[in-house]
Amino acid sequence: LEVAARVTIKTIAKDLGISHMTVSRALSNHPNVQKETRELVRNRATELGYVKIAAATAMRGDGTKIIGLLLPNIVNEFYARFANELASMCETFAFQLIIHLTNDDASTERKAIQQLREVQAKAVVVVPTPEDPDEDKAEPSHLEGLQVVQLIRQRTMTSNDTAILVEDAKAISDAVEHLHNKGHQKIAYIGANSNLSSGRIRLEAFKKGLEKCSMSVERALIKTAPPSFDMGGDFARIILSENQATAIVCGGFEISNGALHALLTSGKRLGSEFAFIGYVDPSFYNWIEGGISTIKVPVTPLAERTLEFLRNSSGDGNAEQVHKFDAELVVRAT
Amino acid sequence: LEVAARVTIKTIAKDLGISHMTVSRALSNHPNVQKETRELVRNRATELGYVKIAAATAMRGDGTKIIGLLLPNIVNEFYARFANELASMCETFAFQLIIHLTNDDASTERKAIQQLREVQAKAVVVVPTPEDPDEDKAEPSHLEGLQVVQLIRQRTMTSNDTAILVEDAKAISDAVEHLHNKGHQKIAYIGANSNLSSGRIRLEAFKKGLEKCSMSVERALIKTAPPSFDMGGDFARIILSENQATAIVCGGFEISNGALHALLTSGKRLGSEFAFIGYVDPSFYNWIEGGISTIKVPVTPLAERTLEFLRNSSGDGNAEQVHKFDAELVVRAT
DNA sequence: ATGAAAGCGCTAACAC
DNA sequence: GTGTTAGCGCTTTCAT
Repeated sequence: LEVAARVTIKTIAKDLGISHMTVSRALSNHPNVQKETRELVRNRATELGYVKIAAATAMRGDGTKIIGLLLPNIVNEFYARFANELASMCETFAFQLIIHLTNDDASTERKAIQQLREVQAKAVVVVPTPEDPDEDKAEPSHLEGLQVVQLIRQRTMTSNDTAILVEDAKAISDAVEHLHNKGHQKIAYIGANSNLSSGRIRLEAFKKGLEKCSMSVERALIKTAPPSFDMGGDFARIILSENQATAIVCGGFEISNGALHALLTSGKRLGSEFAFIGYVDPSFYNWIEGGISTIKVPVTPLAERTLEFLRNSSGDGNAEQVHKFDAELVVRAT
Repeated sequence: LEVAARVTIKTIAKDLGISHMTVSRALSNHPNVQKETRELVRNRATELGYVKIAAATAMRGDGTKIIGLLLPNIVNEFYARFANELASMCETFAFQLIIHLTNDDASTERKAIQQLREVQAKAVVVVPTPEDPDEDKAEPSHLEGLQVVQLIRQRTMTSNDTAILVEDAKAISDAVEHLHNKGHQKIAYIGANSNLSSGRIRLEAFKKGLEKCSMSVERALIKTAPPSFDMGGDFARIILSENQATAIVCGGFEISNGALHALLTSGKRLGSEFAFIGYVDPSFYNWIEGGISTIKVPVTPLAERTLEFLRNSSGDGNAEQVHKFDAELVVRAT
């Protein structure tokens, strides 16, 4: 059992009795190579199973094709769909997508970014972790010199970082108006607390919706906390038990699923007895209970804009930019 | 606006007036360094924002921490959950997980593997694409010398490749028995065709289930084709319209969702009028229609076994191994 | 059109 | 305990 040594351009060069430079040129389609030589080299290369070591070119400063993607998780259908679209596009451009799950933990995020710098990632797409108010913010995870796109949430990271955000204020406000028009007087809201920029914005939008309908803001109907499936379910059950609200609007993915689960298992009949408006549009929302109304977030445009950034991320002179894409209220049975 | 040159161990060495080797040793915790020197170096390194270029060590033959993961897609909740678990574990061991989506296309798979070899991935976890009977199988995508784990499906790829599979034959057969016991005489099956090893196995299991109940195999009740959401829905509708079967068993993820969707929108009431047994256990199956019965695939053990392989994949002397994990019939309302 | 030399950042193997 | 050298695989630069 003999271990075959790695096949490099020098191996091929020796094998063919020529200089390794000629091999290099032949393989990278440099014009200055005899046509026959080129053929010869290419054939021998595939025969020998030659693989061009990316590390070598990376070390010379030619960069990599590696893109980093930092997400809280990837089971959430929104993140999964975004990752899916982005990864598909990366396939087209021969980018390598390294996915790190931060679990919304700042320290995990830092480590992941560190590793991505070590492999010289071309750019990093990141859903920033929530700001921890207790944290020593003097250490902004040294990431100067990295191309960064912030997704969904925004936080000061680099001097100039691009952000790709969802503009959901109007859709949330629309949701409230819609419920009001259907006769609901007590509308509850479950959302993220103010540690998340998105949490603050969505709550404001909810209040603005109430205002538009000349409804008063009742603190008892507004539930905020760090977002999670369980938190959504807990609050939904509390709202049901308090028996005041006749409708719930959700301001977060996990929250929406948690609340929906609680409602489905509560015995209440969605639509007729109790109104529900979810967040993001998982495919099954359209199948069940005659269709779950929801605030739909545009995944494809987000992914496309992200890719566009990645393709242009060679020149690092991108000025700070913020791109927003509109969410949309989708009214269905509930 | 000046561009800071890259900080390397030599930068630090010059800065401190010492040899770059001492810096290297200090940073990699080599014992032969004065304690004070080590401190000095470490401090200066963080001050300067030093990043250890992974490409350099990789080129020396020290390997990488890169793991490749090839999946058909990542929106399917089974794949998403597997990726999520594996990625989480990778975070713990500082592995870098590169995800490639093959979309079940052989050529995409080949390109992805090629790229992973270029970055010298430590190992590759792959859900093999279906075998294309038309394809020239003389080109088994040269991947000798790569550590490969095959997931879910099995195909001859390397001389010795480990496979981590789901043993679902018993669960499928159980599903048939269960339906039979509940009085169903005409049980339909929708599954992948024989291009997929898993497709063949599952169909056999279905037939074995019928046999156990002394029911005859009726070709009209068995629908197979390349698996997809639409295919599942189409066949489900056909089965309903033919009006023979009183129950459906699904043998595939996408298929299950497609068929379920078709059923939910058909007006049939699941459970009472028509029995349905899905495949894989997406979280929402438990919420709706009083609970969708399903064949549950054990994600966590699969991921854990995979990680175990990855951790041991330094020594390449792993003999060919096949690990199987049992799927389980979960009986709920439908 | 082809070849030789140098160097990217790092560490094992030697000096000292 | 510290420094010097060499070399991983590749391409840019400068000969020829």
